[in-house]
Amino acid sequence: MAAKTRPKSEAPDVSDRVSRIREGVTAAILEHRLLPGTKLGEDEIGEIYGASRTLVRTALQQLTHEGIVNIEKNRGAFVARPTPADAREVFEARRLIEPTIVDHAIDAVSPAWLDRLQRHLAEEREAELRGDARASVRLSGEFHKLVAEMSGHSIYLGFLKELIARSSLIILLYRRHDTPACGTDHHAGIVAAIRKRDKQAARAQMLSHLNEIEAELFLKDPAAAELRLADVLGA
Amino acid sequence: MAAKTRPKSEAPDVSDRVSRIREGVTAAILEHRLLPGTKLGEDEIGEIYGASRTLVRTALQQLTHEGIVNIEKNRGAFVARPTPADAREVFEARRLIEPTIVDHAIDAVSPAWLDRLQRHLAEEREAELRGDARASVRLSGEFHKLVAEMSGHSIYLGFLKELIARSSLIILLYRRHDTPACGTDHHAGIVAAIRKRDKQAARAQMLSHLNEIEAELFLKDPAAAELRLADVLGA
DNA sequence: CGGGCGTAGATTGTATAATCTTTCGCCTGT
DNA sequence: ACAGGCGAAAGATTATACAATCTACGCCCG
Repeated sequence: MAAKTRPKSEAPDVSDRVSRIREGVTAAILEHRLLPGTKLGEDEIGEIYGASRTLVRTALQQLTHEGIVNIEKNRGAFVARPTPADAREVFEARRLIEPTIVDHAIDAVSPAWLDRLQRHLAEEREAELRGDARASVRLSGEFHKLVAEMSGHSIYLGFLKELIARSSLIILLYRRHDTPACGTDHHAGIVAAIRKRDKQAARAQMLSHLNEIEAELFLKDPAAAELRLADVLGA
Repeated sequence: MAAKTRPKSEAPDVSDRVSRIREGVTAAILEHRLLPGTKLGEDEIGEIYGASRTLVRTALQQLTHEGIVNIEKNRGAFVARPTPADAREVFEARRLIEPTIVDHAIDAVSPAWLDRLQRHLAEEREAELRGDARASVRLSGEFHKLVAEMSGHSIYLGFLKELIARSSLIILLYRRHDTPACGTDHHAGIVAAIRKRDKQAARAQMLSHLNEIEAELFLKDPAAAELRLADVLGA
């Protein structure tokens, strides 16, 4: 009865219709094509992907768990609008988790992984060079996910995926436009530390990288007026 | 039209049918009435709760995200069976996150919270006294969630909820039976440190508490033989 | 008599239909 | 003219029906 034991290797999404929807919407949100607060109608999305509302609903519920979509009862799904407080929480969590992740990544370092990291850096640089901001944001997040995969800790990886998704949204919302070129260099430095298996340096660079990203944000409520109003009325 | 603006305080579940199912199944799993590997048929559950498969399916998908249910495509949902490797990951994550959570909890300390903690300790002692192992496991987990709520960090709280659910399952699976009475005392010590606003002590006690819980586990694959076999055949 | 193939039953995955909630326009009464 | 309420339409929630897939039992063949 051995037959074909489904290989344990997860094929979690490929050719899975729910995942196609999820990834499409995620990409649209993280690449700033869908602004925070945008309504995500079920049949609207369903029509785009040629799927019924059942599948769309499943996808949206998953995105809710990732923190980039809010579902309001009887009102529908909307692109999440993280508050500055949310942003601070997200970055604090990243400062806690990611140095540890780099540590583990260094324990798992191998030529194959180093090559993969190197290729990723090249991709990032290329996107930066051609001024593709959307790809830059996406690749920047994927770098951190790559390191988490490398660490081999599935729990941390899961947490980080959520934090990265939220971060991308936050950066798009709150980034100041007066900042200079950003931090592909940071990523290169981190990879260099990983290559040297220097945990101290890797942790430190990861931490300062995160601090710098957060420092580039303007975390005062942008629509402070209306948000306050909502809070006040709610309380 | 103010009417009843739903207070932002999450009432995520009450009187929500999906949540009733989710919590019922969760309780059954965490109280060891449903053993790991048990099949969770959709019709079966739906009949119990008088709900259609649509709602059951939603609940099961949420439980998948919490890590206590696995859904295998075209085969159905099963109570998760965490491996020893999973267990080590979960406890490592808890050792990383929970000391930080206690820190923040101390920043948020107030008479109301201290009272709440104290009442919880009383509940735990009472369950312990009457030998109600199921309630003990549940309340023990809820203590940690309570501290996380106190910290006010919704991200950490979300992560911890997942870690606690998995932990409960892990403890039920791997706990050695030759251990003496367990750690309500630890919880009391942590509360005492919180009351004194002594972050150093609180972090240290939380850490040793977690270490002690993990030390009470027997993390060698119990069905090592069959699992190895499966891995080998899969690879 | 043992093993493999095929069909039947059961269970999940997906789509569609029915029900209910909310919202927004319009109408009426003051 | 404006406030308030009624009603219809849009959309979300839930249920049900249909299709696809897996499991298991039994029959046939070696």
